[in-house]
Amino acid sequence: MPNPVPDDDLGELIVRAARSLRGRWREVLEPWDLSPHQVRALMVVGRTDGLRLSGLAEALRIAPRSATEVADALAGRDLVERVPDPTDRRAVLVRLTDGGRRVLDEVRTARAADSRAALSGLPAADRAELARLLRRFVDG
Amino acid sequence: MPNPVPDDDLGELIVRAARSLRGRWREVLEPWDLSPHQVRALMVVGRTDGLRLSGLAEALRIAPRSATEVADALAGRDLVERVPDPTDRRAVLVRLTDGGRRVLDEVRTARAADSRAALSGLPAADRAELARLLRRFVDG
DNA sequence: CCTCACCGTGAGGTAACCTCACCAATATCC
DNA sequence: GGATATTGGTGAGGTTACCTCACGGTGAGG
Repeated sequence: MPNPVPDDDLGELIVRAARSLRGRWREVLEPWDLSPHQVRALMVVGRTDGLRLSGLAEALRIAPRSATEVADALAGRDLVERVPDPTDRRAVLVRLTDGGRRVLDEVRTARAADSRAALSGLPAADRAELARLLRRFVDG
Repeated sequence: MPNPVPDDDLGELIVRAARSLRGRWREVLEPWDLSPHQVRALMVVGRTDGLRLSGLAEALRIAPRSATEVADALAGRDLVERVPDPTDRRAVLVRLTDGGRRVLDEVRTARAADSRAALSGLPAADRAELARLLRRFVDG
């Protein structure tokens, strides 16, 4: 707790805020026994239902070989399934199972609730302003 | 790049912004061949010159055993040195070497410059507001 | 059809964590 | 003033999430 915040580095502040959130999320996810990164992978898969392994790798910014392992882990728990790509017999599509979709919904809800709790110290107007500024940064 | 930002989750935005910065920093640090985490360790050691291994572990939120390895890696590159704690012969203090302090200064400067560049798309007033809001969040 | 690029995966490696067991040094209690 | 418990660091060995390299099957252009 004696962790003085540097005065001048806005980037440091952003990273610090994210670290605090990530720590909380790790706990929030415990009931599902999922890592933050697995949830991120589930969200990617859920976003564009039916995604190539190579597309997953690109979205997660990992090597194609590593996407195989991520898919293995998720498939081993019946959260996603591999289906052949009808347009290219080399490729494999990864797609949420029904269970995977259900888990993703639960987790997303729980995480959003926790975000709200973590940020509840800020007045609503400040939260909106924060969102506006951050959105401009990440989009721009 | 087709990575639609979810509309409602401010936490997600914060994490996304931090991810973008972290990615940049990893590149910025390449000339020194340091990982973001090593830099963080250097900053902790530099903040309270002369820190026990156990204190380092606590500050980095890792197991005590792992702090030994972090210190090993940094000491192996002559960025920090171990000195006996004069007040407790069990304990070991980790302290920046002269070279370590120089490297830390360089890295801090380079990283701050990169933060500024990354955030230069935002008007100065918005940056100030962002800093104010984030500081309130991380401090509160 | 022949070459060349691309898809996923087996094999094997690394970095950064972890737990458990241990020894030396200190603190505590009778 | 010991016996006992606790604390500080580290060796040994394991896990996780990445990586590169090599390979066989498939598709696409000359």
